[in-house]
Amino acid sequence: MVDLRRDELERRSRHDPAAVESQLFERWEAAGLFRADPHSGRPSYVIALPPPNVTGELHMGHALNGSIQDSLIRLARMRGRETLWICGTDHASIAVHAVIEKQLRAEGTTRFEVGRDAFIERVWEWRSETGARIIQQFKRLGCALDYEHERFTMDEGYVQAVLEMFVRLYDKQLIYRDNRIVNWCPGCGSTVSDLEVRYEHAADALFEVRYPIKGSDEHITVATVRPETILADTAVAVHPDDDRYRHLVGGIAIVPIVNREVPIIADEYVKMDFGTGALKITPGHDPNDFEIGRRHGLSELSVIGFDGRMNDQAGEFAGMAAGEARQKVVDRLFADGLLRGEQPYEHEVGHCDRSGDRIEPLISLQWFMQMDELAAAANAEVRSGRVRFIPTSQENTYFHWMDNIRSWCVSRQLWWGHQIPVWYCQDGHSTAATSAPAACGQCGSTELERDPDVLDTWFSSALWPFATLGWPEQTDRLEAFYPGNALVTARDIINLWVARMLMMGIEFMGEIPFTDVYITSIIQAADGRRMSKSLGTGINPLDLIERYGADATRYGLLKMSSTQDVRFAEGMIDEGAKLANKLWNASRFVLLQADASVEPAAVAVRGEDRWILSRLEGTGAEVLRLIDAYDFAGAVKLLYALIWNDFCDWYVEAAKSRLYGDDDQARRDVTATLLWVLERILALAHPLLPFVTEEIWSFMPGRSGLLMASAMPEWQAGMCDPALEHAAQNDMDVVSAARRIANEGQAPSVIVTPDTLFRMLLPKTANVSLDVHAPSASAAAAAPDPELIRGELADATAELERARAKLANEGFIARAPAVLVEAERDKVRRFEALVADLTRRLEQR
RNA sequence: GGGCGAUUAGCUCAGCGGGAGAGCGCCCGCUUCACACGCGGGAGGUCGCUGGUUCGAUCCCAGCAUCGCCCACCA
Repeated sequence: MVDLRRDELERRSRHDPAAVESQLFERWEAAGLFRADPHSGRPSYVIALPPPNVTGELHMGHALNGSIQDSLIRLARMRGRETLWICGTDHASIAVHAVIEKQLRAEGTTRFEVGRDAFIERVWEWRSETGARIIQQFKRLGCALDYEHERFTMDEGYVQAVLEMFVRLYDKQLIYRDNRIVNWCPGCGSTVSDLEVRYEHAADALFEVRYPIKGSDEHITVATVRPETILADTAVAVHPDDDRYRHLVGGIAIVPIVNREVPIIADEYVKMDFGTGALKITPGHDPNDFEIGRRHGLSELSVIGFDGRMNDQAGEFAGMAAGEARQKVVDRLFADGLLRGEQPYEHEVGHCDRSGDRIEPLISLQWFMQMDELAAAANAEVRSGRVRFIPTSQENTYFHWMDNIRSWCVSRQLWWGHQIPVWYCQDGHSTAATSAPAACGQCGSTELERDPDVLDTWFSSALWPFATLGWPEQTDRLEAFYPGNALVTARDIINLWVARMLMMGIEFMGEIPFTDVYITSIIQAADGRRMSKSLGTGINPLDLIERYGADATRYGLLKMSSTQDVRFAEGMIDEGAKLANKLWNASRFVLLQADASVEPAAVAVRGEDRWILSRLEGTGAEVLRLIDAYDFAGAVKLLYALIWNDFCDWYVEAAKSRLYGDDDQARRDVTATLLWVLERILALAHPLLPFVTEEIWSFMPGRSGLLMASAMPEWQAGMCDPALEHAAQNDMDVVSAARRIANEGQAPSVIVTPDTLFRMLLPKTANVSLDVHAPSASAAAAAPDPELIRGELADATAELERARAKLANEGFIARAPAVLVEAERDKVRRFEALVADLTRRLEQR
């Protein structure tokens, strides 16, 4: 059995992720390691996965999030926490709705033709396919999610939670219905929230239009980019301090074309230095004008309908698209001699984030949520530091939004989503309830009709951290796993999602849902553009996993996640693949050297042993510190240096002289240390590179069980470091201590020294030799055949020459840790002795 | 308009007060018994620009330029 595994090790000279990763994942799953036990009594560590939309494939952002969260989760588990990573997907109301509507259009039909029930049924089919695919992709990445409790924001229990939340907020009068101006997307046929409006540059024209003054020959000239809304004007406004117009305030202006008499009002909103200083007020079609209108009690007229076309109120323009009407209105103004000027005007215009259509601000009867009290409570938690953003600078985004928060329009004229739990009777009374009420709460009428609208997707997302645990039921899981610890997401949904989870967590659970909000980088395409499917700049993480392996993909993504925007660099994934292979092969070497009777142990007999142990402990402590500080790029970089440079380049190479030497005890000692170091490296690397480490672990002699379930070792930074020890004993700093050791002429086996320290010590160590691969002295000496001796001698002489060439190269010596240079001196001496011995034997023959 | 961030080797990025670095790419040499996804050697940077602070600045401060992202109700 053991021999079979040796054979396997010898055979597999290359790490092949595709051949092992899926089996390893199955072993973790079979061992139940993704589950969390609410009754274990151990302190918990909980992260809720930002639920991906069931719109399609996993993208690079998900893969990055997944890599980060999985590292945190695995580390927490190894540290003994009861660890839960909440798993699930989001119904993504408007986004999925748009996908299905597009499909229907392609089939030559519409949702209205197929009907609500058939439409919803179709969405569920879509969701069962995509949802499963997305979860499968997380598995390929190695994510230790709690797959058994996968949730969906539209599953039965979740729907109840959403309705419960709505009704409670309704009862507190934080949710109310009102006729207000909203962002209307004609393409979606629905309202969208402020955060779903994207501003795009538009080259329009700014028109100056003369409004006659009643009872006067005067005119007042306003500037507008939307002449078609003139038809809905209900006032003209000027600044109260504007001397040019002061005499007109209180007068009546006559709206062109419709000849409506409207008041001239004074409002401080108007900028005196913009346009003409006079502003036409159209409460029905402009959010600012709406506010001004409400302040002054103006009537609210609408001339543009929900279809984006001019309505019956628009007279001769009725039926035209707004853009078409604009030109016609301008023509008419020109004909009437009321168009005073026109100039090119560039500005930002709101477009729907989903459909790309131009947003039409319209007055509409919608459900709103009062946000200011909720926001104040959430802000207090961030201001006090109980909730912290990493990096801190991202708090600006949060506060900027929260400090200026406005009511949230939560109703959407869509079918896919949580239908608003409000029933209306014939008299228009509203009754909110978590299930269909028998009668109107006010008049007792039994003829009730449910509000057809659904809720904004983010309404349900806001409850994710506790609705997934069973809320509003008081479940064991809710008790054990709320509040959670960290939230990992990108900054584009800080306000859409993070802020709202904080508010709802406080409101419904009385406690913040997490303390750490880690804002990840956003990975751009290699050319610097945004990575998106529509631009064709997206890269499927699954392709990377297939080509490089999951460890490599995770490594690369973590390494890229340093600044807030980073360009995708496939080279970093490749680096990860090479590191995994390097670790595999170094491990293979160590394991194949290992005698079954040798136990891993830190046997610090020589300088290089002390050196590697020190590097290991110091790096281990630092890597964990960096992960705890959410510096994954830094952690991965250090791990790379530890594995490749310290362990493989130096220690394994230095160990060879003992492994291939005559001294049996020395061989056993160094093997024990190699195993010890390897084992600890595997544990350290596991949260970051779970697959390859678990695979190697399965070959460790005398280690049963899974690495994933093993304990993370304690790390003792400073172990085996004479400089540190000296510094501690003599109460001095490390650099001074190291300098003193060197000055005293001792072997400067300085361990955790920075590079500068090595340089400082170089003059004392530059004249020594380096390790070379000496042939076994005993083997050569025992060889009776002169030809064999001649061959060995030739090899040995060549090696010696190479060694001397290296020694002549200062650059090479500068790169070698001083301690290793020093420690290898005697070895080279032995090597020279070997050449002399072989020469003598040859002469004797 | 406001906020955040970036500008360091051909490329992607670390470094952030005294030595300019990594990976990839490039050049030279190696089928050295863990690894050619490797080993050894090497070329290649006035650290965006201008000032300031400092004994000393890629690193701190100010301004400018270019790029990116987020937020934003001047018609």
